[in-house]
Amino acid sequence: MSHNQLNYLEELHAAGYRVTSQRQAVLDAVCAAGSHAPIEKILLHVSKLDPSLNASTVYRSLAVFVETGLVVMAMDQGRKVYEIANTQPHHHLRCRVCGSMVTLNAATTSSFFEQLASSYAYKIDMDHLVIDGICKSCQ
Amino acid sequence: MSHNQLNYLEELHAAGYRVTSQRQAVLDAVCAAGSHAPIEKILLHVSKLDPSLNASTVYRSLAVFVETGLVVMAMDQGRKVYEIANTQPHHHLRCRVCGSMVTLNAATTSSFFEQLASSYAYKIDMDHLVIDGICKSCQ
DNA sequence: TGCCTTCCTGCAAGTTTTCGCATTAAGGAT
DNA sequence: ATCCTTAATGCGAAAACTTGCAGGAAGGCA
Repeated sequence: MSHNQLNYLEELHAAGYRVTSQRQAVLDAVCAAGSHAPIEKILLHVSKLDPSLNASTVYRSLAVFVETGLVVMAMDQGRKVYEIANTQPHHHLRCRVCGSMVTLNAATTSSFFEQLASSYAYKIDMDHLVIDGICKSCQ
Repeated sequence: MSHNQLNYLEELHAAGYRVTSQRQAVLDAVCAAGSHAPIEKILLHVSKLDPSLNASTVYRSLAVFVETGLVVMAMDQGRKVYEIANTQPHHHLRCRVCGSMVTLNAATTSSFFEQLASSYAYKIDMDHLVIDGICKSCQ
């Protein structure tokens, strides 16, 4: 979950966005909030780092980070969750009943994506898929 | 998009929910709104059917329908979209650039899901997946 | 360093979605 | 058909999220 902050901020800058103290704080908060963090968790961490930082700025910063690919947004049970973009995309199985999550083997998903890419002439660009199901113990 | 209303309402009842005129109107509106309908489209159709129907009732009805499986909710670009549950689940490829959507061949996805099911002892229960990518003409 | 342009932020207002509570009505039982 | 229990609705308020705008700061350039 930690991030090389300089590198990330350079990417921001390279994408034509300004590097501000607020954006740095939001990015730190996303890191601190861990994986699959819903907005309220991020807001909580932000307010620790800088209580004067306005919530609308947090929403706008997240939109910028998702736009530039620094942060990945996924949907978990109808809720948006955020996390720092890893070098490797990763995907999950989530149990509808108990909510537990399993991280999928990369080979399985990438062969599926490759198949889609060749069948449909699509360049698949999916960082973080959550597939619903029912786990063994809940079945 | 049409639905056998009686059948659907029986299912509601069987699940322990009451069948009300408001819920019938919301279900009709979901049908009328077509596939991948965002909430505002559903609200629009609802208000045509019954202008006095409160928006909070629409939200609550949709939650009940999703809960009972009468309606499928999916995420499209961070927005919730709804549609009447078909007998067959179906999945899409969506182009990040132009927004066009392709419906995936069922065989491709089901073999992927079967593989996941056997590898992880999960019962996959996914009605409506949207996979992002970039289509041929936008690449 | 200091200026200048333009983007970003905070604030306040607006919109969307959720929630609590009193009233109404569904549907089972008599 | 009527009563009774309790879930569902509508309303108002609150929470969550977005947007417009004026002031402030980032960062390019001299």
